[in-house]
Amino acid sequence: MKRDAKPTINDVARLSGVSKKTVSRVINKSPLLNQTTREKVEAVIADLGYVPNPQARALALRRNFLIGLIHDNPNAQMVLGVQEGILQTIRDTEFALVVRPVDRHSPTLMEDIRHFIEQQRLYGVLLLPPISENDGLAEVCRDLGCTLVRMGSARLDDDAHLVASNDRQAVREAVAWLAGLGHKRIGFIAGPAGFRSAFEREQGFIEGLAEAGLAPDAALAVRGDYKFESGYEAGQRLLDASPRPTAVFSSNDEMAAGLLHAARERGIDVPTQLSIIGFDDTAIAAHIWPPLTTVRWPIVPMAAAAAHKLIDPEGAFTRQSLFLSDLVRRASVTAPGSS
Amino acid sequence: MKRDAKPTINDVARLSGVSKKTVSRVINKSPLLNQTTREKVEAVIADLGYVPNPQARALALRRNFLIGLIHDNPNAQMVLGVQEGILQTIRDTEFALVVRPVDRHSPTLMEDIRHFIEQQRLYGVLLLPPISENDGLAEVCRDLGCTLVRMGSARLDDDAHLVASNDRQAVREAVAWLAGLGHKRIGFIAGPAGFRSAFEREQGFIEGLAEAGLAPDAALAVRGDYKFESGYEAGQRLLDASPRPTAVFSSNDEMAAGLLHAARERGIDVPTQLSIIGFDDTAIAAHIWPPLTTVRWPIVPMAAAAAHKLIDPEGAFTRQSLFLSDLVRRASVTAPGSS
DNA sequence: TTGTACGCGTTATCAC
DNA sequence: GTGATAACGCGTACAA
Repeated sequence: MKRDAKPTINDVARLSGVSKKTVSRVINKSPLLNQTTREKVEAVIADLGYVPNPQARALALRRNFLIGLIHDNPNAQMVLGVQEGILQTIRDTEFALVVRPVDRHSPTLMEDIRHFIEQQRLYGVLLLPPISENDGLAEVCRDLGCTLVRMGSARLDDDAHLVASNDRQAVREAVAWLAGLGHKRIGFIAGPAGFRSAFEREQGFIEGLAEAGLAPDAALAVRGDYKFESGYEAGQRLLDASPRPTAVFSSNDEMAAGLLHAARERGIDVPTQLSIIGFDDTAIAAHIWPPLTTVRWPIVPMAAAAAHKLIDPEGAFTRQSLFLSDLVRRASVTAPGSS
Repeated sequence: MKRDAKPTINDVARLSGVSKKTVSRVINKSPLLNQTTREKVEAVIADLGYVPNPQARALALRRNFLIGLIHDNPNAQMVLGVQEGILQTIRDTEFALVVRPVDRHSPTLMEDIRHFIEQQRLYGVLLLPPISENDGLAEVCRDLGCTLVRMGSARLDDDAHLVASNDRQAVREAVAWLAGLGHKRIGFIAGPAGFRSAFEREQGFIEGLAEAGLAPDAALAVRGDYKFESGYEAGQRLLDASPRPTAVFSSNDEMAAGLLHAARERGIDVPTQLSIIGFDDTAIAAHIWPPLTTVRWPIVPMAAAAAHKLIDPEGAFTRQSLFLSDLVRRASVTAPGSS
């Protein structure tokens, strides 16, 4: 009972006494088919355990059923969430997911990606931030006749080629919440210049302050690079300010963890003396002490939507493009002076 | 200059005035070829930017150049590290990496995976723990004529089909180190029963104690499930023990973080009153306070080696199978009573 | 509604 | 060394 030789469409055709075109019609669910013929063929297919060969299909159709995930260096959880979302969509389809981590700073980045897409004849690619912000890259993909969907934190592209989180609004709401709790001196740790997400979060912060009627204070805004260390260093500066901020919004969780560390070293209690909000809801957020209030964007549904746009370009415009993030409220925030 | 129609082997053959079989020989580096012919063809290939179509190749060769990564739900960083390692190996080859997250508890797991392998005609698959421990699954893969390499924390298979970390030895050494620092009462948080990694780490702990001449104490060993919460609960039990352990080895970082949390709640200082060692060196480890001493296994090189075994079954036996882990020493450990 | 003949881009066979 | 020609498994004109 070895399946050394997998059954082909010809086997199915022969055993069911029809032509292979008919079998092909059954497989592709052609509407104009005699019901009894269809059932007969389907029975043989089930009996043989026949599975169409995607390579042959790809060859004949001149397009492949692989969708590529190209990403640089966002956090691991995000990449995995994206993979899960894509898989939810392509499960039970003939598509498969092929991944390609790249180095944003590689001088051969463009060539690498072009080669990857050409070589694998990808059906479509999903670009993750931050490289999704690279318009030149997007052009390369399109040039290659490869559908493209970008994930990002702002409207990087038209709705058919984009799935975005509304970072700006999320931060605005977070700041509004802090202000509503009574915080008047709210610090900010920005992400690295050049990242769209960093920019959006910064704008959201500024807008949030304005809406709350609070004046921005240059002494309470420090730029980091999304890494723990930079959050720690930002903490040194922010916590030296006088008067000290009673709350700080950090543009991501890692920097928030660094800030928390700096606060602890100075004996500043979180949250009673300092409230902290992060962004991303990475694994760290829930596992530090106190657990970090943070903004969580719905990665899995976003990726699932992106994959839909990828495999069904027709319906791409009608699918949801903009996703709102939730504020996950944990113990790192309280009203000021609530010791 | 649109590349709507990608150049095929026929174009190359025509333009260089040879047959396509000759071009094929050039591509496949056949040794019996006139040097001048080869150069001529290579020039045309470069000029045209010709890239062989992997689908056609796959069809003709009756095997695909996709290697599958099947994993359940280990931590995100591990999966990503594995992906990076595989990519290091297959970069500049014609292979691509296709990923498949699965649910270990799904009743259709076997069928799903069988279908995945058959449908994509995978060249080989890499199984990650914990599903790599499932021998039935391995059999399915082999049945399908698909090369298989398993990653794990013990010798699950023969060297040609295995890449493993030596968890047992790593834990033994960690315990030896604690004992060397003067710890006599060392607690243990085990991983969930049924996981090979949990078993190996537990054995390592027991052996380590024995080597240090310490007697195992049932009151100081608690079983968790690799999650934060269970570490916290284990902490409640361990820290109620009297006398209290002066050090605890946790079978992974998340549980160690939970333990740390429990210690903090009771006002037990880490590391002066309690030393903690974790396992895995996840992102959490470096970002909690105090930074966690932990065991790091070389995921990326392991995955790279695994990929080599996959794409070159001939050389599989000669490649390294067993990898040793490092103890990453951070602030969560000190000698007992060193307040 | 179903079948025939051919093409998709590559490799393998076996001649020359 | 090199080149016709036939696979590989499936889809599509076009015909029946």
